[in-house]
Amino acid sequence: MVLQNRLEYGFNGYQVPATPRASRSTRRRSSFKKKPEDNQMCAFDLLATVAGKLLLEKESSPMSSNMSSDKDQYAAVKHAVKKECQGEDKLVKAEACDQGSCDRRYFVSEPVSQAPINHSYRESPGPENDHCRFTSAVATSNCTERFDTQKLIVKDKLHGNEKALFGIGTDSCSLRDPVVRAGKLSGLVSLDSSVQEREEHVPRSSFPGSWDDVNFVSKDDDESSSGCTHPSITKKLFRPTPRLGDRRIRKVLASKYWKVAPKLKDVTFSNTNVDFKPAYWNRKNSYKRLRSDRNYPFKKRKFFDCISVSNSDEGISSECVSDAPEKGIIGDDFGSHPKTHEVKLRIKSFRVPELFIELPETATVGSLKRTVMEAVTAILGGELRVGVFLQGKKVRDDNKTLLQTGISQDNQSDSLGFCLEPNPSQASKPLCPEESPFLLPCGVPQPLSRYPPAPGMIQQDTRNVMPEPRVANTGNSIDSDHDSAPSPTDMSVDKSTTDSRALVAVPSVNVETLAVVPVHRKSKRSEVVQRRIRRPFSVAEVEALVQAVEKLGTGRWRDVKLRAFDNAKHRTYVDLKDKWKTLVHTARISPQQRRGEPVPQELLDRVLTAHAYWSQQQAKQQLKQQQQSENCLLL
DNA sequence: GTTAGGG
DNA sequence: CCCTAAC
Repeated sequence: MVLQNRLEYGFNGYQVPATPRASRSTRRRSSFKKKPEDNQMCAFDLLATVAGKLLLEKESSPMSSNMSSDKDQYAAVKHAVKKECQGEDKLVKAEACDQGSCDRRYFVSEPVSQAPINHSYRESPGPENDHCRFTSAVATSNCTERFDTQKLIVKDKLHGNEKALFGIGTDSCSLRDPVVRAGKLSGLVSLDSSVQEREEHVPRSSFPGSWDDVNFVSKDDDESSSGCTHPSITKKLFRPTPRLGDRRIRKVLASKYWKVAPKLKDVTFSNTNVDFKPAYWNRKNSYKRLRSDRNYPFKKRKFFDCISVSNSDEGISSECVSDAPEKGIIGDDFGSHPKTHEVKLRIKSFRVPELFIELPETATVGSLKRTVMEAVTAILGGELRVGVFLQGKKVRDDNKTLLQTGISQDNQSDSLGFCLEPNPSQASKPLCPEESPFLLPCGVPQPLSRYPPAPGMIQQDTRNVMPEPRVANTGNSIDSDHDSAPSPTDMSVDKSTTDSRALVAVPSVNVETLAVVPVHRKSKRSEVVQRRIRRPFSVAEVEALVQAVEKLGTGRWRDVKLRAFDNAKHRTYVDLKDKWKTLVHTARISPQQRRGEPVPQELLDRVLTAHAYWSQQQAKQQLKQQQQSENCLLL
């Protein structure tokens, strides 16, 4: 039989299945699991702790409860920070605003020799800026060794010193920041109760860079554009903790952190649909609960579902924005002008929404690349629309001409910007409460829950564009060593480093968007975030698959994988099995019904033959077993 | 962890 | 490609 088949199909012959998988466990298998991360106390935790203690003190001590003056508050904060820093003297600075005594920011820091630490935080306020809305704590990287500074360090190009800024604010923007929600910051936050009423305005300064990357005129280079055109802006790294304690563990889809309109009312996130836990939600409890719950992978779709975005804008199709946009963007219906001029837009790059990725320190660079790629492709592959900003304001009326909006007159400035946004049609689907294991228990008070979280607003100032990912497929080489997925080599990540901490600490690389959130608990869900991108099988892959199945038969997909696709990390044995399924189906249908890259008929024939053969074998095997069992029963 | 099959 | 049951 074997020989016959060899003659018939021109391959090495079928392999009678051996006793299946005797030493399966000893075989090498590709693993994408990430190891859990050590518990590390980060600045956030310190600040949260301080805040919590402050709150406690405030509640328990009558003295503290009368802590009405700024001085008292300041002293309390300072004291708490010092305590937390184990006696080390940290620089605690309070800045009160002019508007009212209610708003105050606290900086927790340690003097950095090269440069002043705090002022950058307030740099370049801009005309519309309203710093006084902040009640925040900021810590520089050196504040304490317990800070997870390595992961959050950001190069401050402007000053040449490294610093990590942890901002925990309660301004209208950061109130939506999960940091505020997830952390026990109520102490600090509660210092300013009035701020809770503010949620309608986001100071433009919170997004000083969001429209910077797309300009009318090309810039000399990225460096100059990011560093010099707005020298007053300092990169800040707001710890992008998702609202859920556990959810910050996972790789966060950037869709949650779109840089979007500066006006919050334009992007309202329906709180009731989102599984946010209150700021003080007990982490342990939540973890337990989440662990015990049956947690389905938090898929991209569901992710979007969680965020109810009510955006009145009609979607601007991305086709409208291209390198040769004259065709569609000419303002030609503005009658008062005798002659209309062509407006030429050069969009150097779109700002890819901020990405937050987590990897254990032990993760390889390759896995980082894959993770980044997954995140990027998830974004780019998702439903996107383009948002247009002019002078920091979102241009909402799609029917206005460029002339009317002033875009055409303003083409020498940086005031025009584009951004990518999630498509409301995708994002507005309400989430059924049953679908979310994260929904708050009904009885749990949610002091902050009325602030619509605005994930897109979290991004404060990422001036540097994330390097455009190479979406170009490198082909479906079965032997591709590093995953045939497009490799984000533009990340310029130091390949010699396998420590993921270094990846975010590399100052020369604009990877602050890759902030690695310190992880305390990882759930399984954290691994699977989005649907994998579709990667059609190439003919070569099909060939390899067919060959392997001819040899090994159906039903030994793991072996098929190891045999023919061992180096194609993106092809799981389930993929191969599925592909075989579709191949069989494809072979059975008429060629007219087939879609995609045509598979040579010869291969399809082999598929059918092999499938028939192995089906027969399976049947025979079953028959044998049946007979054997019957014999056993008879005896 | 693999396999099989429905979605 | 995802999900899940069954092993």
